[in-house]
Amino acid sequence: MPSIRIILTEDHQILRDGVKALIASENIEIVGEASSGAELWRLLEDKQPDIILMDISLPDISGIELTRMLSERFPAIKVLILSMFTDESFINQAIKAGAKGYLHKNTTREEMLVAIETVYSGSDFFSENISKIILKSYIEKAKLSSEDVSNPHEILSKREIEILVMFAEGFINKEIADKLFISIRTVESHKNHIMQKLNLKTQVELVKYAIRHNLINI
Amino acid sequence: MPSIRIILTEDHQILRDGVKALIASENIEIVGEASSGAELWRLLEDKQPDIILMDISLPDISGIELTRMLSERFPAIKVLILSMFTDESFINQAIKAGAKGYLHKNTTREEMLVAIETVYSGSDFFSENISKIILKSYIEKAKLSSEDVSNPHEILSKREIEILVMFAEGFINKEIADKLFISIRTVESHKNHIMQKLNLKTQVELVKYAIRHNLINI
DNA sequence: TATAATATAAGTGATTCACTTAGCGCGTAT
DNA sequence: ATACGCGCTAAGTGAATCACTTATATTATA
Repeated sequence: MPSIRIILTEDHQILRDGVKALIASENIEIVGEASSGAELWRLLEDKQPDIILMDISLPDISGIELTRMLSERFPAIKVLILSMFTDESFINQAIKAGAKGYLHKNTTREEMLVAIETVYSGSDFFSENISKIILKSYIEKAKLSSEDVSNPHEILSKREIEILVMFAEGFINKEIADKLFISIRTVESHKNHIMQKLNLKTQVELVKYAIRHNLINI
Repeated sequence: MPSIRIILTEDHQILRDGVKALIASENIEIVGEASSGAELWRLLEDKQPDIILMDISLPDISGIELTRMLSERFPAIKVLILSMFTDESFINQAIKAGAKGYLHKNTTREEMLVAIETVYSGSDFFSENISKIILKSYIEKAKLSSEDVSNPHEILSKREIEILVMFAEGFINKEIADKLFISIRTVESHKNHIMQKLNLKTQVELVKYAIRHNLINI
């Protein structure tokens, strides 16, 4: 069976050597090393690996931005982030950029091997501590979004909901008025009533309210 | 040390008996059983437990709605959902309603005991399979929101992002102008440029764009 | 039956929208 | 070195909308 071909992208020599020593085996082949985004790009002109082990802090470009570019140019290459950052926003950005996994730098050899094999097989891998961070963020976000316990359907009339939805979908007053065969004034009145009921001050808050309460799909 | 006092809320007698047999011990005391929301509410008039083990499917009211009501009326009582549903939306709703934990009905005695002690101690508990569901949903949502591959930070200037963020947070033009020490006209110009660049037609779309791209927390 | 909520509509002054033009600075390309 | 593009700033203008108020008829609800 062919070995898994990996390029390390990490600007510290000592770390590259460490990782190399840890994971090189008959199953895993380190086919290249890059200490910057530019260097990685040059390497990829010749050969594409199965997996890129990617640091986030690089001298010339963020590893996340690099991941985004890779996802476009070389979608077959799997990016496994190996970072000292554990902020949820980094993890989130990495996923968005197309990373297939995220490891903290205090990971173990065993976990790294599992991660490599997991992403090689096509699945996502997020280590246990990273998963916990994601979970925590998910729960916090859910709790936050429930701080406003109000149910729009209890507070607002059908007509008001109808108009709020159309407004939040992007229709302007005139369009709403035409579609509902009522006057622009009436549309304005409804919106004012809604804002009074919900104690909202701006149209922007109105849109966000509609989104928070799943009245529209964003 | 005092035992943990629990009320079971579950409409199937056989399940209640099973759970009771499984978890009753010197540390855990089942102080009541309810087969419906109404019954639970009557029980709570007399005594409040530390934890309510709550099914979602109840004859008169959803366990989630019941959880929401409990969070308001008896915020000290911890609700631990015990459900056969594993849909992410149920889990999400449960968290929003104030549940401190979520267990699938195929959980083990050991896991249930850990869950009970965890929520009793004040932390949240989500079993491994539930956590996996949350994780999967988180990753999918992150990936989805990146389908619109346009990256605002690539398209918009720093100043434009700054103004877009403030606008989407709910500040009106005047406030943005004052905070940034620029003219209202300039704020308007920036917003117009942004809308041109992003091919957006209304302010509502602008707000939604900011939300979709995580420029603001909704 | 009285009271509240709903749906409709309009007046008004302030504000914003949407579009256009324009000066200045900075970096890059020819 | 000059030209060009881009970012930040600013203003003019007519239309649209905001935010606030008042008003009427109808429908629920207590």
